[in-house]
Amino acid sequence: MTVVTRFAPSPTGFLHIGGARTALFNWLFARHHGGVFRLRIEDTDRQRSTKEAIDAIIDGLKWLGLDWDDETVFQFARAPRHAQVALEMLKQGKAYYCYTTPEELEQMREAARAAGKPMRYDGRWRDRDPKDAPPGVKPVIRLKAPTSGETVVHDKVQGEVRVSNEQLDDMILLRSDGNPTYMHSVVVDDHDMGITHVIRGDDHLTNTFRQLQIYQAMGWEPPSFAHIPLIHGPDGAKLSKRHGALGVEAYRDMGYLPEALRNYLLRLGWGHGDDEIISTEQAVQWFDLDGCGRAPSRFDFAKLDNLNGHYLRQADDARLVQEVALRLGVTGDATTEERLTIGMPGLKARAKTLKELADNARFYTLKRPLAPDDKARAQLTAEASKVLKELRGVVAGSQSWSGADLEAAARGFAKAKGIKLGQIAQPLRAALTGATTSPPIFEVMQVLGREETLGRIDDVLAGS
RNA sequence: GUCCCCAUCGUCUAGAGGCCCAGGACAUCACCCUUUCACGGUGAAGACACGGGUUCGAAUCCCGUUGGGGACGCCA
Repeated sequence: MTVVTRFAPSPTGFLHIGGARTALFNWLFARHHGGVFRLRIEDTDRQRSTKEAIDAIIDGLKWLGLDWDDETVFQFARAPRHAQVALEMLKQGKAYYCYTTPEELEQMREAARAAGKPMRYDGRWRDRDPKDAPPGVKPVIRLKAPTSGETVVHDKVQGEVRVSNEQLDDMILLRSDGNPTYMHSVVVDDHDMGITHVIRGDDHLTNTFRQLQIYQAMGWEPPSFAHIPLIHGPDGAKLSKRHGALGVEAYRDMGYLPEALRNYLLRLGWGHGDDEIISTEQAVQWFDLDGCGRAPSRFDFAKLDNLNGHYLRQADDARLVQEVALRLGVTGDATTEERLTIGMPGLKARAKTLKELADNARFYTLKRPLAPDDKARAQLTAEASKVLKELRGVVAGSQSWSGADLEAAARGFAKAKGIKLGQIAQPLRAALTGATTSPPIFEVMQVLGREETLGRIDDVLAGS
């Protein structure tokens, strides 16, 4: 049997981090089994669904590198099919019209809460003749759920979970306006789309009982279920769009690499022994539901940063140059891009994110004269200027402008003067980068080139 | 309130009765490397929530307590 999984977000917000992980797990599971991964947009909430959200979700998935198979299914377009199934259940006596008003339901809930009972619909129209229907009330269609026994979910992650049917009430399948409810649409769509494995957030575990009852009523074979624990914020509270969680595009903007986010998300709630750095190819090979944990995990930026730093150092320089140029607004500037290209190895070892990388690379793109920051300015004492001036003389006529030769020259100069290399390097760094930290300074000189280097030194000498 | 789920270092996790006075990673601290900052290397500190069982033996099984989370909509 071919494995078919799906990701079914509702387009009422961006693709948040929890959704991204759910998508990743579904994608990984499908790819691991050589199966099919499908996308279904659950846009039945016409009020809150937006085109922007749909685009954001699709862009987010693409950016993460999660490709899906077949046509994207839009749930709202299938409303007639959902209604058809509800009517079918009605005909078979598995469902019934209910004329209870929202006000009555509210009273029911109040009473239940006061009595310490579970809040549920009392089934007052279950066996009543629709002829008794009050005039002017449009009915909903409710499932005639079993009143005794229990419903059991054989969950691939959570194990066997059971609940007494007395806890469940007759849920609404079709609203009074004829539109299907989420519970109903999901079941019909998963069935029609041939979904074999439903991998989703833990928050749907208790919904599964009710969905199972629909499968039973229709005599359909239910898919396998796997409920993965939710991702929480650093404070332990649920991390979801309703709590202002960030969309994946925010992570992109913060400068995280998709492969780093994928690796991080994979390790949140899933493990493979002591392995931490896991390539996507490796993940496809290893992924299984057994590796999923059952406890919720907290989102930790420090670890994401570390992983991102790893993938940054691993990343192709040309790709990084483009990313940095884009962030610095110097795309297409040949001289600058060349500097970035030569300087990238030294730059990328020092950054955790693309944002940081761009910030650190900025001094390569700046036009003279530089505006040193406060710490750099403090380095540029009168004493330092004297050293710089002498060093300029030593270096200006140098045959080679390679980092190694420049360093050798500087070391020789320091030795002759009886000073430490740092006493030369730091003022030089301040002059050339306008900062107190940077890639190795002789490498910086090489990247900048003779003319620019001497120019930046002269700027400082002229200013003091 | 009712029901459901969960519980190992600060965080992510390994651990599926003896291999564990609990391993790895991130973060933290120290040292090394070093022209700065990083990277890298070495090391330190740091956890089985609590209480009962079961067993020759429990982080691992059972029960309870506590704590956390989730679901209870004509939202998804």
